[in-house]
Amino acid sequence: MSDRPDLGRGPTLRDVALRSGVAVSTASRALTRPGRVGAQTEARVRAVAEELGYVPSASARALTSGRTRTVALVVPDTANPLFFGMVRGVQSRLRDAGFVHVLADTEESVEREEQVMAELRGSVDGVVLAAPRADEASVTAWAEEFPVVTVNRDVPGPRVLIDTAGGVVHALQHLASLGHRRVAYAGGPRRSWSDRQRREALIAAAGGLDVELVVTGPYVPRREGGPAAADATLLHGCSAVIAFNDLLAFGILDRFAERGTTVPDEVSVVGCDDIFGTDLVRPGLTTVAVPVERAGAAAADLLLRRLAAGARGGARVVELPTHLVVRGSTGSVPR
Amino acid sequence: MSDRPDLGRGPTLRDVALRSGVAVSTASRALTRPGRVGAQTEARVRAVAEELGYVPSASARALTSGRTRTVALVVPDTANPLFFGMVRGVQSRLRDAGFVHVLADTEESVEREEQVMAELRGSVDGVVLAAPRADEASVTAWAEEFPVVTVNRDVPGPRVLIDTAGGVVHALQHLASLGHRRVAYAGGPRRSWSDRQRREALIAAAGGLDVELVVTGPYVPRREGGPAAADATLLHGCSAVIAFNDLLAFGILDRFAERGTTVPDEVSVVGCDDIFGTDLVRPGLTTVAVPVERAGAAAADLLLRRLAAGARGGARVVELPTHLVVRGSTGSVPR
DNA sequence: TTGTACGCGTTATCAA
DNA sequence: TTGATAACGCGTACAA
Repeated sequence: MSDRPDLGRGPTLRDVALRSGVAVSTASRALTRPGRVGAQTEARVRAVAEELGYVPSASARALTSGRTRTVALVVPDTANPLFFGMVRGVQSRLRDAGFVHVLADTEESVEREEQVMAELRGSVDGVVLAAPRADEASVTAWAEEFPVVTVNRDVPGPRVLIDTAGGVVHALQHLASLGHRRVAYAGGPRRSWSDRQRREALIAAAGGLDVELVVTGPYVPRREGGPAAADATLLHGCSAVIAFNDLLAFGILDRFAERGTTVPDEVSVVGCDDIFGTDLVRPGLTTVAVPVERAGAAAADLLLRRLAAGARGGARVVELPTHLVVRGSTGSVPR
Repeated sequence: MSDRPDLGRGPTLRDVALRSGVAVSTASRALTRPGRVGAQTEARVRAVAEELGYVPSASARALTSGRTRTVALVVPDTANPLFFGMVRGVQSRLRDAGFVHVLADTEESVEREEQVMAELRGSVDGVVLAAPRADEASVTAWAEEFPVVTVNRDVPGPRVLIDTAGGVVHALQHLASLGHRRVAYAGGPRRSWSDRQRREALIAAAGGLDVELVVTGPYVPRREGGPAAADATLLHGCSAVIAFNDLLAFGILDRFAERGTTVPDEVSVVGCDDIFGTDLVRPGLTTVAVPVERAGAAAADLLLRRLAAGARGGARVVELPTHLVVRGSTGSVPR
């Protein structure tokens, strides 16, 4: 039935103008600037647009305005439930502001990250860059070239930082108060800023708490990394382990169950992030709750502000606190 | 330091051409059609482009080519882990084909869905529409206007269908073989095609298996919906319940644990989807495994093929099988 | 092989 | 209030 070759995506403003008997400029105004045009002209144009099923071309708009009203969210691993909360946070804010968002996965690879950032520069107004793995120099360079807000990476420019360092210290205090004197930290990716923060904070805090901290790893921050971390914990004679993240902690719990090592009676386990599933396991996982959705929303806000203000948005920093969620996986030291 | 007002996004092709001492068209060819230009000219242009950090404008490209190289994935609820896998499946295929993808959440609302689809028409080449909630008429209309591939909705046009109906029947057979004679189906959203498929398949199969099927619900397909479903199961004297999805099943397990009703000794529970977490709960959740990532990939393939072939892509249908994963939440009928 | 000129759909500027 | 016209950045006929 349709005589157009399908890919010519619908009627254009010109069609609407023609059919309304007005000029394209008038049609444009009627649709985008209510009030700047004769009342009945506007009504007619709107009616025709509706009738024709007119949808403005985002590309053409972007071309004239210089802005695409699109921002990208770049994460290291879309399979990690941690980032889904972030996606939601970013999305909700963006949607309210009339923006679209694209999602990019860098697969924990620095090369992919650089490639993705380069491509994005030509197609979006800005980027929320979560837990970047690239050099500080690269990240800084990107941020100078176009609007970038980082999450969980302390580089110059607007950024959202989550104080998981403080959170894991609370976890360590919690363990110390339960009598643990030898605690393992099962580390995550070496390129992860978060990992370094957590590790260093734990090392610094251990002395004052009269706790010996044993750093193990790095482990892949997924469930598959857990078994090795569990075994290393026992090998080093630790009575508790703090895992880089919850996925790793799940794997640790798997391995302990498999070995017949009971949690928390024989060993305590603490995770980090409080992702989906922490209250599904038995015992429930004690973990450092990270407000990812808020972080995503905050990052989106920062980016939107930056876009509205041009380069003069300043380099605002939002710091979000964490809190320890105590469930069943931690208990008194075995004796 | 930078003297440009920040939002003029980088150098244009014109800048590259000027600095290379060639015409824009030549620069264009040098960068997009390797070989169609003098070898050293090409080298020079490429070098200059590199030096300037030139990135082509996606908007301008889209305007001339008519294609944005962007497709959208529209899902009812981004918080549902079920869709995580689908996102990954879609994304991996799209990335390989050089496409970008945007994610849209319709929040289980028909209105949002219609709004989103209308907006998308002007900004993407096509859409993967997962589990649409709108009328068949609306979905059909969209599919006629621009390339749409649906997942889990049996409407005309290219589509991916997952045979969860077959899966839940297997689950029912499994329960029947364990001696269950009265089984509840805790239903999902009334507008969900999947729900209807599952419900009707179960009703049809129950007779032949000598099982009485009690349909309860609808419940919100999230963990919060579970408690009511659990109570209804017991109220109706059923010894087993098949939940519309795993999230609902998790909530059902919560409630049974709270009531002190042991699973599977007193009551068996079956979920659907096999999302993240089904092997985290204890006992592990017996569930119908849905190949979401494959579904996403298949949908992306269908869409890419459609885009490559114009309207003549035909309405290919991909049907994906499911399988029953038996874990600890199902057992013999109590006596 | 390379350059010129036009068009894609929209918004902004300037006249009328 | 409305209309004509010039951009925006790129691809691509067509001409040289």
